[in-house]
Amino acid sequence: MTRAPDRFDLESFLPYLLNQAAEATSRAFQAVYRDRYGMTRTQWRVLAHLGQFGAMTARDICARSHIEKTKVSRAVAALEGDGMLARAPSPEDGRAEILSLTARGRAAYAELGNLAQAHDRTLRGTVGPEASAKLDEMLRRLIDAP
Amino acid sequence: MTRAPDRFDLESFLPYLLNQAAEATSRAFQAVYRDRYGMTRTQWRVLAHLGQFGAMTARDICARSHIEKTKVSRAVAALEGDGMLARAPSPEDGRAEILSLTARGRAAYAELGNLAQAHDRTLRGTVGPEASAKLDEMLRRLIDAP
DNA sequence: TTGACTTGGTTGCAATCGCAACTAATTATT
DNA sequence: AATAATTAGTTGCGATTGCAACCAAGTCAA
Repeated sequence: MTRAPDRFDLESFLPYLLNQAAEATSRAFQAVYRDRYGMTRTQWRVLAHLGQFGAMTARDICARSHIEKTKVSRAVAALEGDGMLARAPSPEDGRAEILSLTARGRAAYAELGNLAQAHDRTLRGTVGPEASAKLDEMLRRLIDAP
Repeated sequence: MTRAPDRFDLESFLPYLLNQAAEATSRAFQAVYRDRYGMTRTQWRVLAHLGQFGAMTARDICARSHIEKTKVSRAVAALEGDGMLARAPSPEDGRAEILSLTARGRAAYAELGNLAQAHDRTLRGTVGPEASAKLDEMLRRLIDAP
């Protein structure tokens, strides 16, 4: 049985493993949104947030996704430039803007969402269906840790 | 009980979860090598590889770590500039260079390795000790997947 | 051998990132 | 009300990245 080594072991270092897994699983899908819509990863995520949860402010996206606000800001600008999303002034807060997808943005989300779901299924297939639920839970715990 | 949703769910999208977990777990440790040695993440990884596995060529590091060769090349240059590692011509291949840590590099590795190990232990503590072994296995499977 | 092809490693360049500084609007303090 | 402290979002800039092009050494094939 494998046990924790006495010396530091890079290849069992959790941040390292997670980075590699994240990189490996993201890269395949990256080609999809890059080739079809010229999007960056952050743009795809912002689109997905708005597509899934509906209109919200940039601040909300930051809070939900833990993406840096400058990244969100630039992704929003790019998506707006591509006609994927529109900004509306918030009636309650003069600083904030309500972001929502345009028809074009919704169409992109519909297509990419389906492809993403398919990708997710094959990934979960490689770890096994029961284990995959456990995996989610562990990842969430790490994300929400101190 | 939670089941797979019909519609695409960003927050259960594995690449997304993995990215967040990787980001969250890496960020805390990043402060360590950045503040103490002014290293980037890639530099730290290259150092760790050499520290753990001994002298090898840049090519070997790429193969082992799946880091892009240009990233490795630049990290090696930076580490060399900081006196952390030295290059020696390979006797077998005139193109390749054997990379090895200097005393200073080994000292840095010793310190950072210990701190990394401690960080890893607290991370694994948050997911539970038995689960953490399963986690490793799943991550490795995702990394090595097609 | 000579020339085509591969491979280890570096470099140029455009794009992206992270952080700090900034503007403008809101809230808190007195 | 006036001013200080926060907050939403943007921007400037240096550092990092990714990709393609490149150089030099090694391998292959005729």
